[in-house]
Amino acid sequence: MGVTIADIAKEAGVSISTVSRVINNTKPVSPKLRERVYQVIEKNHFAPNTLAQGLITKKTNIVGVIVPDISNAVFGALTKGINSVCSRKGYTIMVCESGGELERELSLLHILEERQIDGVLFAGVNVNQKLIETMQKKAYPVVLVTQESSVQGEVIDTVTHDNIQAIYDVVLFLHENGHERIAYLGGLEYDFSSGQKRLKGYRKALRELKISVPSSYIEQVQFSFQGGYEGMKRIYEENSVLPTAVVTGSDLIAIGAIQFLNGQGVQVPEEISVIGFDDLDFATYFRPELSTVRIPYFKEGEAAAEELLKYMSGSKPKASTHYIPHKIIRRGTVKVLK
Amino acid sequence: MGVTIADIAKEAGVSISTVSRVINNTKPVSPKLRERVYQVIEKNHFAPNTLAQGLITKKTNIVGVIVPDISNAVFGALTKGINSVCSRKGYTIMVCESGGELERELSLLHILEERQIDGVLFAGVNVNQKLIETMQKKAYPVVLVTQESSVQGEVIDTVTHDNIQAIYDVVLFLHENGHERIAYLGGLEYDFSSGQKRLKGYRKALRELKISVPSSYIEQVQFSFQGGYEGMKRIYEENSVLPTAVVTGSDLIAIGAIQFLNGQGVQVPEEISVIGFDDLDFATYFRPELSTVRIPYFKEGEAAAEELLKYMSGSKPKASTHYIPHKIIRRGTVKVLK
DNA sequence: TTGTACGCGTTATCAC
DNA sequence: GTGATAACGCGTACAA
Repeated sequence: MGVTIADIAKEAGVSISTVSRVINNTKPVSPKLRERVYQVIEKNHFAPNTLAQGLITKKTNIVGVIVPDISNAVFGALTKGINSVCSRKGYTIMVCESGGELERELSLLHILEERQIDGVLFAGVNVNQKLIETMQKKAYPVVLVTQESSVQGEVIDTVTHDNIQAIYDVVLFLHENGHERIAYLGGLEYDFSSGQKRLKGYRKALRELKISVPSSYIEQVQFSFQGGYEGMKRIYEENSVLPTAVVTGSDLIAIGAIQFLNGQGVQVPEEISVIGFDDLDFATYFRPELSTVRIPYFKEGEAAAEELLKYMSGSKPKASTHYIPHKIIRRGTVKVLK
Repeated sequence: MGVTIADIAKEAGVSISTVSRVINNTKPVSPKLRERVYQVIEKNHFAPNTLAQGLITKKTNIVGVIVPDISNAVFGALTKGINSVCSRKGYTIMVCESGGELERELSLLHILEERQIDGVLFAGVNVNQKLIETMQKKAYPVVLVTQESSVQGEVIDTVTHDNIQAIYDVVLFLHENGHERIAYLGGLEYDFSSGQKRLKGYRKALRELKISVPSSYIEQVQFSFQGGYEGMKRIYEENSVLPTAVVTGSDLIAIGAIQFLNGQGVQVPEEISVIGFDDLDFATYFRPELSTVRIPYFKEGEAAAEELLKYMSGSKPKASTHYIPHKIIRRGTVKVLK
């Protein structure tokens, strides 16, 4: 094992440069030599050592991907989209899991640097000043995906969706459908894009609609079924006047909330409407089917990868934020009030 | 950018060997020098080039992971488990998606070889002779995970669950609960472990129980909600005497089947019992909750990674198959007949 | 069109 | 305990 370019060269009776040339067809090689070299390569199952190549070319064709949770459906779709364009363009992805912890994120950024990867797609839960500075010191370009930086200004290239606008749109949508008492059941403050920003969109919409709600209409929970269940429980128990609609921060939260309500004998959407966020596959597996706002994570992954690749191929674009359009999907869990 | 070990050496006023030694602490270095070198490393944010390291040590600390579908929940959990032990032991994973296509699988095996990865965890959909031969020619060890080889004999190290036994157990479980007319709604034949073997377990159980069913009780479909829906539709339409229970090949198939039945006004489990496979998170999000057989994919990923790491550290174990225990989970979709 | 020789950044072997 | 120096496998000026 470990047949090298030199072995091939010797066996084919040519120089190593010639072998190199047929491998990368970087310079013309006569047909006969080319053919002879190919023969020997095939015969020996020769595979060029990309480490050695990378050492010289300063290019590994590896893209790092950092996500909080590998098994989360959102990041699954995102990673699939990323890999879709990366693999098509000859890149392999290196997937890392941060658990959403700052320390781990910093550490991974460092590990990927050591590995000489060509670029990083980073889904950071809270991209603060420290993280930004760290990334800017790195030799590789980074584009944020699905999450935005919590630092003021467009400090880093980003491909995501507009969390504020999305929830804003949802509230307006509910309002247009006759709802006034609208509660919010979203993610934790710690998650900048998916927690803070969505809540911001909710508040903004209510403000513009001149609707005011008790603080007990707002719950921030884990992005999970359990979180939705418990958050809904609290809203239910702490309010004598229940909301007619609940905006949630994810489909999982929505399902959990509905489950709690059903357990209390509260009908969805007859008595309370619930709307999700993400539009994961399973949103249509329930009855009634879940109304939600669709975030095209696969597309987002593709777009982010393309952005990064463009970035890597020299044309360093100024840091800007690209929003992939979302869409409200009306299904069965939102009732029209007159 | 691109500060090297030589830069550090010069600035610290030592030789590059000394720098190398403090980095890997492979040989004693006097405290003062060690400290001085650390200072310079910190100051310059030096990160050793792993390509150069790998070129010499013949070790990249990278583990390749090949799965059919990145965004599939099963492979998400599996990958998470794999990454869990890999990252703990200093390995980074390179995730590749094969789409379940043989050609792509072969190609990925080759790409990973070029990248000098230290080992591969392979979830192949149908690991045939050709694949086996290819893997045996590679310089790195491979362990099959979640899927078994379709070649006779234990030709390659494997960590998975016992698909035959699991479905066998399910049929017996249903039988113990009073069911006799048991249908099968599983995956396609093409998928060796999850398609063929599960069907085999079903047939084996029926044989031993001396139960015979019409061929219209057996449907092989895509591993999806849609597949389950349509397969159930066919079973429903093609049989005047319906089964009292349906064994399925996945939770998704089960949910699809239940959805179809509910649409026809058939109650689950009152009229027909349905049991899933996998025990994905969402199995408990439905009402009634889905009865199923739990396959601990996260654990399986961990076990496979540990097996591979052991393999890589020299002790080449003879090719054997390790089964992670499954467990039948009784919830709400299986009725007890007397 | 082809071959020679150097260098990529690191580890390992060998002297000191 | 420390420092030269030869690999590792490849790409690429440069020479032929």
